[in-house]
Amino acid sequence: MDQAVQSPVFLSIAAVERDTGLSKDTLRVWERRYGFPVPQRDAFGERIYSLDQVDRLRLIRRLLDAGHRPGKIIGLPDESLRALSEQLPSSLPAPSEDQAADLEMFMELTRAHQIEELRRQLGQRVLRHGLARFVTEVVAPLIDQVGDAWARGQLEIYEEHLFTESMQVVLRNAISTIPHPASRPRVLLTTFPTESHGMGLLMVEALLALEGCRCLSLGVQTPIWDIALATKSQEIDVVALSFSSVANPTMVIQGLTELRSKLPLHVDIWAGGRSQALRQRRIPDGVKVVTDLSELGEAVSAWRNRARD
Amino acid sequence: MDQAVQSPVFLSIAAVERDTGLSKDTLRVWERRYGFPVPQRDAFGERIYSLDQVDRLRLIRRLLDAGHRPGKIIGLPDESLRALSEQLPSSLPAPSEDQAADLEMFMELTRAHQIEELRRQLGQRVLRHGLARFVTEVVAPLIDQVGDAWARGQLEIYEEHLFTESMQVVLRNAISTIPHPASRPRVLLTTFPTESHGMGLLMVEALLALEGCRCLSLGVQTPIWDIALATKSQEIDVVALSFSSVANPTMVIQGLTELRSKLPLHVDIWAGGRSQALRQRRIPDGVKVVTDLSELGEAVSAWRNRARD
DNA sequence: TCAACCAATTGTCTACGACAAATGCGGTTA
DNA sequence: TAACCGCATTTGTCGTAGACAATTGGTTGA
Repeated sequence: MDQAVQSPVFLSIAAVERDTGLSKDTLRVWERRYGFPVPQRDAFGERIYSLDQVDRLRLIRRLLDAGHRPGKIIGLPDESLRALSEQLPSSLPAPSEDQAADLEMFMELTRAHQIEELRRQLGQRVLRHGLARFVTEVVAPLIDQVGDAWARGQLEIYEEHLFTESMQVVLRNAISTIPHPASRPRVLLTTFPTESHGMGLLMVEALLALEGCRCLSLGVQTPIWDIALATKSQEIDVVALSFSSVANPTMVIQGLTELRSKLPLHVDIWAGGRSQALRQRRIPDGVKVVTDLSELGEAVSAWRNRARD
Repeated sequence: MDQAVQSPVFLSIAAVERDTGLSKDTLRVWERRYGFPVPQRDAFGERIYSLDQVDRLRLIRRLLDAGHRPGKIIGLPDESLRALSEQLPSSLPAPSEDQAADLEMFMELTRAHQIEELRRQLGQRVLRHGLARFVTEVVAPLIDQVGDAWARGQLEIYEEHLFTESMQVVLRNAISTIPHPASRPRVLLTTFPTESHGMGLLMVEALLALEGCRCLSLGVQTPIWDIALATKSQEIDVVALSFSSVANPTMVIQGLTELRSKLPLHVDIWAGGRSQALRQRRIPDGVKVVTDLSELGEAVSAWRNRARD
């Protein structure tokens, strides 16, 4: 990248916040406590961070999301960090052998930027296996793998974007072919205001629509108060929320508590996604955590059984 | 909303930042300077904001986005604020009479939450008028109107979400029916990391695809560095960026400058959207501002003429 | 009429102390 | 051995207030 030299090699604290997702407060307090990152200062005495520091911060961020703790890892030398990221828990249920080869092919297409071909192949898989199996056996594992690859520095952010965009197109197309069921439960799909990842919603929408649920998606980033309003006006039975691994755990729990208190008790709240908060923390009463997409079917059945009484 | 009383009627400063988009720093400095908002304090001495204050902040935020200045309006009584929001510049080119009636119908469907019917009618318009006219004469004005209605408090946020989601579905469906052109320019579509609104990208993608351009969308929120990487690896001719009215003007200009310095000169940058920054500020050299969707066609022709030399 | 200047406005940055909430460790009990 | 409780440590966010760059709006001068 020859043109990099002529442009600012240093980023302001605001730019680092936007690129790493670490708040300015956090960046300053880390500097004070752990001695990293210690940025240079510009002519006005303001912090300027090098690209190396930002890269390191991104890596640290990923390790934190995976469950590591700041005090333990921030001081570590670069190699140790990289080593840790190699052996990330991954937590992914190991795919079967033939499936793995399949997934690898999609990853290859992404890395090679064969977007056309990627979409064609994905579309083909939908037709071959059906949408439900496509979602659980292709989309979900692929998303995890792409996230992993990015964390290990094997994939650029824009490559992840290309992949995500393609997947969205394929999924949305598939969803729009499902005949519109009128059946209950009526499910409202959305994310909290700080969560901007929407793939989870699409996967859930696909599976629920196939189960015959009437789905209504608000897209991402709906204020909690508005989730409550929408629930009332649309006579919603279940509010389904998605949380990515970057979600701030405190916000997740706070938000769920707040939402629960604003909704009538007969409205279910289902929370899913890769956020650590859903696994480790105390979930407020009246919130169902859907750990895996495969549980969605049971959840719907359970709801319908209860509704019949 | 009977269940509101039993839940926290006060919001923390973090929650207010989340719900209004005003940074904690800004909230504190406004309190110091203008005497609003002065929140109560909880048992720990931390700020807690009332729902009324948050509503007022949201309204102020909208007026700021429309070009008003904090010092002038923050002190104003509620009625004056509301009056101002009624006569928002609107800046929308007045639609023709028959068109206006048409738009009003869509707004009505949105307000009445007739989502099904809304999508059906929108889909019909696409077929009747063709995609290009649909985008310029229906989508664009509707988006503006919905934004306006929200600013005036005539539409809830979740209603805007419902509308946006429906529109996206219709647009994406329409786009996917366009045969994939192989022709140049190759256009990369995306937004900066702080911009999460993607409707603009869809409108542009539709129009450019119809013009026979090869479009590649990265979705929203791509780091600037990655836009540059993608441009190189995908042999992009034009980078098209969209900026909503909520975009921070300083960030817009900074980002455009940074991106321009990272891209080879033969790559065009086209910037569009409702952001004030694109109208009022000094745009860096080598960045083309596309004020209106109708200019896109000319822009493409101009590019092709230049490319032929 | 337009450019250049100056003054006022405004958001963001600085510093570091404080502390609640979350985590993990050690010890005790079933 | 496993499950529990309570205490110490860790960690992110909030508090204070001063400073100043960047932008805006109005005024002066050519």
